[in-house]
Amino acid sequence: MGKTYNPHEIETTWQSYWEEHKTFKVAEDSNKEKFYLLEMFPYPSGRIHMGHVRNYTIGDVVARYKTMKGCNVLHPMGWDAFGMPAENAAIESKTHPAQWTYSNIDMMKQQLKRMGFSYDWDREFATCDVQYYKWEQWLFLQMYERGLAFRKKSYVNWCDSCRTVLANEQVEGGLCWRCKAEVSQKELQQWCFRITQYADELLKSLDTLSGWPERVVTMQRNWIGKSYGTEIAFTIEHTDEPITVFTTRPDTLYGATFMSLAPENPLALKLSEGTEQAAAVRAFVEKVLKQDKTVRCSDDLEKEGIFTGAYCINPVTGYRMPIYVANFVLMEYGTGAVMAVPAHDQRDFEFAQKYGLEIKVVIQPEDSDLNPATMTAAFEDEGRLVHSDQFNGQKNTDAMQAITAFLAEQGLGRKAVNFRLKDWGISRQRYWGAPIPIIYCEDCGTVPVPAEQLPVVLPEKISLEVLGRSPLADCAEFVNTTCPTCGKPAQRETDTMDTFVESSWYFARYACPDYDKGLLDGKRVRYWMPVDQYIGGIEHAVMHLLYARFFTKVLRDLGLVHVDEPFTNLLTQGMVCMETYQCENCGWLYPEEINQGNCTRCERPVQIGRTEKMSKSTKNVVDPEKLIATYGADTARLFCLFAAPPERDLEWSDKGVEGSYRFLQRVWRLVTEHTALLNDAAAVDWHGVDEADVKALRRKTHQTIQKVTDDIETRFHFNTAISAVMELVNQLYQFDVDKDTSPVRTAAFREAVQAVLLLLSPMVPHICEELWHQLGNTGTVFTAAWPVWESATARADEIEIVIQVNGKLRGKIMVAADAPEALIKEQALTCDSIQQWIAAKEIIKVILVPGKLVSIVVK
RNA sequence: GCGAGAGUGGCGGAAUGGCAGACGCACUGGGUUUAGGACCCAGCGGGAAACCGUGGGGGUUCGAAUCCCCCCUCUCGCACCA
Repeated sequence: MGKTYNPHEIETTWQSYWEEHKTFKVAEDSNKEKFYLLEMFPYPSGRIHMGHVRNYTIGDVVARYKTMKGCNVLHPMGWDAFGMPAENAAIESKTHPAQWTYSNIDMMKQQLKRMGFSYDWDREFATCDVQYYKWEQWLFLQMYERGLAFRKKSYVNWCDSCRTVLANEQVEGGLCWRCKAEVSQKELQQWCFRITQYADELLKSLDTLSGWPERVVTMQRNWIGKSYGTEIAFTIEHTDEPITVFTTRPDTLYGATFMSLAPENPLALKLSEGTEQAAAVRAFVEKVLKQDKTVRCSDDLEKEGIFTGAYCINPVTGYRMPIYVANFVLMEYGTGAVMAVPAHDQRDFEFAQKYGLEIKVVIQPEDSDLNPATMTAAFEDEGRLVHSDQFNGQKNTDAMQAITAFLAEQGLGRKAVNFRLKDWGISRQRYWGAPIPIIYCEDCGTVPVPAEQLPVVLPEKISLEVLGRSPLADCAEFVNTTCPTCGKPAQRETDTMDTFVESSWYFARYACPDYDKGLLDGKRVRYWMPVDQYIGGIEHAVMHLLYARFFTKVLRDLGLVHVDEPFTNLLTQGMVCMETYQCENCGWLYPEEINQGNCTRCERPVQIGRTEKMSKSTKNVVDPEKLIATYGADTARLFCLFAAPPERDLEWSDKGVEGSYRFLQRVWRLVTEHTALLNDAAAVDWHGVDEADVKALRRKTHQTIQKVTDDIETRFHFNTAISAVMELVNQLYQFDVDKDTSPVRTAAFREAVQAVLLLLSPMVPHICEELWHQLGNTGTVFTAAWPVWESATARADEIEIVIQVNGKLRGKIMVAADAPEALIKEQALTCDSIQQWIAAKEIIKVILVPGKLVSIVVK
């Protein structure tokens, strides 16, 4: 009898072994196929949560599997360490963000090590390390030189709770992505990255990302939002100044009867200046700008506007179009001005009705006749042009081209594309981030910090009392400097960079984290990049994943990387959730304790709670620490892999965890109760072995190897891989290994047990490592070769063939695996169990699906 | 509103044109045990049966959870995009 399964002892033993032997350290090796596996690095919030456990377990399985398959696997880990939680926590607990961050890193690193992940810890870095952000500042300067980093004043998203600016990608439904507070618009000077310069390429090369989930590609495509249309200039009456609009419907130009401006459009105030409208327009604009994004963009917000007092002229009809300011016009899309065609745009229609503006039909449907006086809604479908001079009678889809061409000829407009994507505002008015390396000099203006003066180090002594400006602004030693150009006193930029900047290039830095001569070591980067498999949450579909793609293209154009795209394959794993049920009598229940809405214990109806994402904000959180303390890391890993396929949400179940633990004990006993016998097993010649149960076991072993390999390699379906191994283990329990002392019997048993350990080792490495060694193997299971299946052994001699009559299952026969088609058909037709179904009937067709079934069609 | 994905036992989930419900959880019975737990074995969609069953309805096919059309529900993303 072997000793009992003690996960803690085994796990700490092997974790120390791996650490001492630097088992997971990698270096470039041109003789091996490289494989770069990366999971999205964590923010050091304090402790790891179940989402981390799941994400990193999935990654670890792939890393270990690829290593066993002979690849040179890069599997690094680090910390996305700048950011506001550190600053907020520091203010609250009167510590320093750096101290808070680094102590969290220590804590979480211990937790990750306790999970037994196969990271090359020698490559670890935190993005708040000076050596890291120094190169980021250097990159900023390169981008500044090329016009990719620039400063501009504009309306930006402002989160009053975080007291900082947010990029468009960081506003979710009008709320701050981080704190869920309402976002308002504020006019600010800030630094931007010209991501729009790469808009076309970012869109086009989405097509090359065949290893990405379609969902993410679509989200990015929509986010970039390229639309084709026409730019048209309308001259403002009594001036030479034009208002330019972007429209995707140039075919409706003859029906444009007024102009709508976004409240943010500077023309709004300018045009009304000096008119009797001025005060009213100003009041309206102020009212709209004060509204937060949720209110302003809500569905049921009434369309409102105000006349500016000015007119512009429709270039093709000469119509005198009143210029309005309208609350539904967006400054950030197109030009912030819209030509309004009430007959053919529902919003304009409603607006025109409200303010008594003319509705002019210029497109008629084929089957009816629109009358502006009786229309109840805009007509937005296809039709033929009317009231449109030489374009009358054309199909509107053709007229789009024709009118655009006409405008171009007359110098009144041109073909244009418009992107929804906006430049990335990166200034953040907070302390805990990478300083922007810019100096402002009264004489020389904006001066970049010379590269040799980098890094611009964050000052340590700082007051973090935040008042809507960067705390750095109140730190005299930081702000006051001398101009690098003229040497006179000058001031530093005090905003810091968005933390998404750090995560936009960290993946490349892992190739050469120690490199001190530049941002990246070309040689090593060339070996490791791109990331072959990236794994992380879907929540980064347009933020991080878009920025990282942008940076990769910038780095490429700077000659620093050789790839166009950073991540060849992307796996987006689902969230960890917990469904909550409550019985008034028995308290909290698990899903398996409920039968048709009733509590299985007391039969009373239960209250069903929401399925909630496990996060700090909900109370029903499972702490991985406790899970490990109770069952060990292997059980935690196994449960995460077994309960659901990776891309789906994982529903937590305490009972499911127990089941995982039970399976590991079952594996443990299988080996430890037969150690002596297993160690006696010798290599045998399998030729001529014909004991049925031995053959069956070997068949199952090889079938399992094939199934598990396929599930991991092509689909990441670890749940079905595990269930396949469970089946093999069940069969091993049924196998009577002590029936006789035949060497073939023990050899088949050992072969199967070894397969179990090898196949499970990427998923539950500790227990497999321990048992692997108890079987007398040396070295680590991590570097043992992945087992190979023999198709001849996996193939059955006899197979079951299902017989269908008119599509219904009517019988089954056993046939030799290599039986000829005609014989199988004949056996099917003569088989007793189906006679009653085919007798006295005309057989029309007999279909054979090799290895599966015979389908008989009768009449 | 637009786009994407999903809907299968009491529960998590298998099966992607070929035996629906693998594997696990829960449950039931048996074995073992002084007893309980643990463990081992068996059963486990509905129905007495014929049969009926993969959100609902239609279609293609010898054969549909799987493919096509319509509808319903849920989740996610975008959303006054001119």
